[in-house]
Parts: sequence; C-alpha cells; structure tokens
Amino acid sequence: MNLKQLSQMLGLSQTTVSRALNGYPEVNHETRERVLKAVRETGYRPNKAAQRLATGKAGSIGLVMPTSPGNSSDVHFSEFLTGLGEEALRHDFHFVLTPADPNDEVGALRRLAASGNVDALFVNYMRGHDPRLEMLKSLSMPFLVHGRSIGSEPDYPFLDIDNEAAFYDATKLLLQLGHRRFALLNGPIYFDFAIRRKNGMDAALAERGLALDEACTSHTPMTDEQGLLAMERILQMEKDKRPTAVLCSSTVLALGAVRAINQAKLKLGEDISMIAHDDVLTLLKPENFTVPLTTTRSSLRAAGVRIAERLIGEIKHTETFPAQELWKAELIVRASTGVAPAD
Amino acid sequence: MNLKQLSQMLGLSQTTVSRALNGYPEVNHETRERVLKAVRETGYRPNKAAQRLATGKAGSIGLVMPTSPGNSSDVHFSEFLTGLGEEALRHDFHFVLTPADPNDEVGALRRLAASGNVDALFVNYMRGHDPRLEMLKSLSMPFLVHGRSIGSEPDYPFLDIDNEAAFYDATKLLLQLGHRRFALLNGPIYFDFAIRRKNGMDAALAERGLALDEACTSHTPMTDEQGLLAMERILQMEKDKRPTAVLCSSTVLALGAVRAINQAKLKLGEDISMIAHDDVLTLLKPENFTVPLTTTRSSLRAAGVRIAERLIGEIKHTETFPAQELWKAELIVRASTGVAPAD
DNA sequence: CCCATTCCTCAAAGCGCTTTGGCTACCTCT
DNA sequence: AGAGGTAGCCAAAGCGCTTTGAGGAATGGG
Repeated sequence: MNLKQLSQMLGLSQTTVSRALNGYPEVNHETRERVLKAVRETGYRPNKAAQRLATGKAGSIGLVMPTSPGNSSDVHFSEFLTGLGEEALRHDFHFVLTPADPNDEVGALRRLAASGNVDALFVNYMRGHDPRLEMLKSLSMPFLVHGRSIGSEPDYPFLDIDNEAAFYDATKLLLQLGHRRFALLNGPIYFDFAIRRKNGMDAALAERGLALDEACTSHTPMTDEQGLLAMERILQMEKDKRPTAVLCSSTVLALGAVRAINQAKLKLGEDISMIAHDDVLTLLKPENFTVPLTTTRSSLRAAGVRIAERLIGEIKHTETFPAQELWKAELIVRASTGVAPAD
Repeated sequence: MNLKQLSQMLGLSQTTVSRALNGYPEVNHETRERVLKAVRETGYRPNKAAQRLATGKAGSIGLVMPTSPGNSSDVHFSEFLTGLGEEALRHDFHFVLTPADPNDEVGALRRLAASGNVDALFVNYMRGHDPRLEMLKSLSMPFLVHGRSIGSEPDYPFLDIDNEAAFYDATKLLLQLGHRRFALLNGPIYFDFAIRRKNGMDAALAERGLALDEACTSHTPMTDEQGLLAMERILQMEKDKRPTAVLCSSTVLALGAVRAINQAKLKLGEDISMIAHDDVLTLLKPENFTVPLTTTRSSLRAAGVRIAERLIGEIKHTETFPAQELWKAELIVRASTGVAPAD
C-alpha cells in the first residue's frame, strides 16, 4: 500500500493525502478525518526512504559504536544508549549504529554522514585533541559531543560533567579526613575524562603540597579485572608507603579493587578509603557493596536522555538549547571513606 | 556531489557510472578505472536513501532495543550487540535500533519493518508463546531469532543454546557431588531461556526423585542486586533445610549471590556450591571471582557474530545457512563446586 | 452582478539512484 | 559480403514521497 493507491482509494490526489497526513492547515477537517481513517484501516505507512529522499530528513541520529574483535563491550556505553533510546522513543526517532574500528572513527563518521541515513551525529568517548571534532565541524550537519576534548578550542556543542571538580572535591574530602598517600585507578589516559579527573585530583593535592605517586596511578580499561590487578599491585607496597586513599574512575574498577582489598584482609573505610565515580549503572550500585561506596555521582543514562532531547530538538528545529552544558557531579558519602589510619 | 554531476564531469551517462560503481560486467575496464578515480578524487558517495528507494535494499538490519523509563540497561544485551557489530562492520552494514517499550515490541517491530529502513529483522529476549513470531512470519522479510519460544511451533529460523542440557548437566554434576537440596536463581520466568533452564534442572532432579523447592527458586531480573536479595532470603532458612547447591542463570546474579554468601560467613565451594551460566561477559569473568565460579559457558558475543553473519548472508543472497542452530554450552568446573557438606 | 478573497484540491516536478531496453560499433563466422 | 554476436554505452522509466504553482468552487464586498 502506497500513497498513490491510498489516494486513488479515497478519490483524492496524492498531494491532499500527503498534506492531510503531515498536518498541513489547508486540508478540510472532514477530508483529513477520512484520510486518517483510511490509514488506520489499511495500515498504510509512508515509505521512509522515499520520504527521506524527498525531504532530506531521515528521522534518525547516527552514532558510531566503537567495536572491534579485541574491543570490549562497555557497560558505560550501553547505560548511555539506554538513555538515548528512552528519549528517542518519545519522538519516534531511531538510531543508526555504525560499528567501527576504534582506529577509524573519523572515517566511520564521515561515511555515516555521507550516507544520507542520518540527520545528526553524536560522538562520545572523547579524547584529548580529538580529530573527530574537525571532521564534525566541517560537516554541515548538527552534532553533539558527550564530553569534551582537552586541547581543542571549546567551540562545539557539548554535554559534559565537571570531571575536574568531581575529583577535586573527592580528593579534598579525603585530605580533610587526614589522608596523605593517594592512589588513582583511572580510565585510559587518552580519554578526556581521565585527563580531567587526574587534573582535578592533582590540583587538590598540590594545594597541600602533595603529589600523586606515579606508582600509585593506573590507567586501564574500566573493567573489574583491571581494577583487581591494579589494586593488587598497589597493595604490594610496604605498609608505610602504601596509599590509604584510592580514587576510582568507575564503580566497575572499584568492584575489582574492593576484591583486592578484601583478599589482602584490609578493611575498606578503615585501613583504606575509597571514592569511585558512579555513572549510576543499573548493574552496579555503590550502596550495594558490602561496604557501601562513597561516590561522585552523575547518571550516564540521564546524559543520554538529555543528548537525545537536544539532538532531536535541533533536527526538528523546534527548540534551541544552550550549546554547552556542564553538569556537576554529586559527592555522596557512604561507608567506604573514613579517617586516615594512624601510621 | 551526486551521480548526475559526476557523470557529466566524466562525460558519461549516469547508467554507465552507476554500473561501473556496482561492478557490472558490461563496462570497459578503462572506463571503470576512470570512474573509480573520479570517485576517489571527488569523495562522491551514493545517497543511501535514493539507492534504497531504487533497489528496495537498505543495507541494514533492524533490531528493537527494549527500553523504557523503568527498564534497566542490560549487560547481556550489549555484549550481544558487540558481537553483531563486529560482524556487521566487515560487511559495511549497520543497524537501525528502534527503542521500544517492552509492552509494545510487536508494534515496534511492525513499524520497523514497514519503515523500509531495514532488510532484515532480528529479535531476542524470546518469551514462551512469543507473539512476535506470528508477526515476523507474516512479514515477507528475512528474520532470525536469538533463542526460541517454547509453546510455539519451531518452524522459524533461530540460533539458540541448549539451555535444558546446560542446566541438566550442571544439576547432574552437583547431584554426583552429593548435593540434595538445591536453589535456582533464574531470570524472569516469562523468558524462554529461564523456562528451559528450569526444565533441565527439574529433569535432572526428577531422575533422583527430587524436586526443586518453591521457596528456593527465584525469578528476577538478572542484576547483582536481585542476586543478593534472593540469596539472602534463601540463606535465612534453617541450616538443615537450606540448600547446599545453587544454580544461577547469570554470572551477574552470581555476583550478588556470592556477596550474600560471604556476608553470611559461608564458604563458597565448601558450605555451599554454585554453578552459574556464563555468557562470557567482558565485565564479569567467573575465573576472577574470589572463589572462581564453575559455569556453563556460551559466548553471547559469538552468538551475535553468528547471527549477523547469517542475516547479512541472507540479505545478500550469497549463502544459505541451516535454519536452526542449537549450540551446546560447555560445563567448566572451577572452585565454586565441591562435595556436599555433611549434615 | 462582477471581482476579490478564501478554502480546498490537484497535476506535475523533483529528490538521486537503479535498471530496462535499445542502439551503435566492431568482430566473427560462413 | 551479409548474418549474427558481442562489447560498450545511453536515454528514459521508475522507486514513493513532498512541494510548488495553479486552478476551481464557494463566499463576501462593492
């Protein structure tokens, strides 16, 4: 069933039917009703490809899914995706997911844009000096960045959380509790968020004349396995050199780290304090840890919702949003942080 | 830059350029080279919408992403998606993701199919008597099911693992180790895999004249939180009534369950044995548990790869595959299973 | 009563691609 | 030399929709 058949059935022209369907004002109310009724009865659905060809609008937003045989699926990514989906659902939008080798994200992005399959692009997993920014700016297509790219002019639309502030505040709290030796389990250092979190931590330490020991810093993919390994390594240090406070860039890393701490027969919140960044993963709630985790919290899913909202609004030209948003993370204190142990 | 411009530039007809691009034989080798060179230089990319309109092929496969404000993002889903993506990447395919309220998956599927945006459909999270099957069969579009639907005629193409056998074997092992009181932490009972796993377990128990106690069975979403709660509840039973062997439908459930066991000061693999089904989640490796977990293993990601392979092959009409595949899960014994404790 | 106005409807021109069905050379064979 | 092939190219007809520009039928004003 296509427009032509439908309009013949109704004894109307394609124009009128099309207008009736798309809410144009110059259609008689009665006629419109008749059309809508026929649509319901026949189950007619406009062909999207034709619609897109005619309008240039695709009704979908494109994103690149970083994937390759060696690459891990990421809980953080899917949490975020859920948020995007939630909002897209309300507007009858969908996503076009292009899987791409992480080494060819620029190319994947370009292909996606050129394919005519999408109206807007979205990127995340930003890196310092991210080459995708130039490419996006050169494209005449709306886009939105989740995160930022340190080292690049911040003249692009983004949504990010204030990573510096989050880790600055967390470090400050631990300093106030008397901690002087710190460790950081961070994500890969080429990611912007990892850089900023470290910066925030460094800044707070520097205020007290302290600095992060290289041996107590790890930059790894954010899996529990890496958390376990990194923490085990750190715990092998002599007791009086060993950090008493640990910051984790993800509750997933914390999961492994806590296991290492348990295995070393240390008590979380007493012998060693920990603050992790909580993306509010459905899978992993910091309050469910045996010793509930103190966290800096900011929902990835909420970010997804907001990003979809902005992108869709832009495509439909219905709303204008602030180009750049910086969300504050909340510092939520639970039992994993305590006063520094006496030496 | 479109076909018309490109062909004018080359002094050729659109037909010839199109044919040159799509590998038709009736184009002079020299001419084809000339065209390809021009394409490289101009960066021409055919408009997908037009291509689709003309051919009816979209170069993408559709899937419904179950999502709603209350619904959790699922690690299992994203692990699977990674596999799909991995394979799709090799064929320059992409996915169209339609987020859908779980209560309206049939509708979402229909819309997706009718949208003309996809060449093939894929569904998972199968339920008993799944209503989507009828809908899929009525559509004249290739589709593939991950899982099966108990209660429906198995006359549709699927890829599934042998859930009955997996849990039958696991139960059998525990019986051989002397266990007589069992618990099951399962996924929601409306899911086909959950039904089958329970059936497999029931069958093994029945052979010994045993039956699963209702009080020791839980059907919940597969999160660590639910695992924790369910296990806590079970551990409150009197010691001589309490199960000594637990089967979990996911390592994620096991994660919570193990925490409950630890909190109860019980020793995994001694006081209580556990076997979990392992989807080979990157996040959660059973060998990394403090007490490594005995598992029935089958990679979700591998399933994703295979499904993409079949679907794409079908769209391209290049290969034919067996319509139905049933994979065996491996039973891998680690430290979480031990001889039943003396009463 | 005629012209302007408003309301509704329509025919037709794209959108950028693929594909059908020719058409022209140029060979090859008998 | 003429019939029959074949290689290489092209014009034009769609694919199903939106949108432009125009026209017919009511309505109202002078």
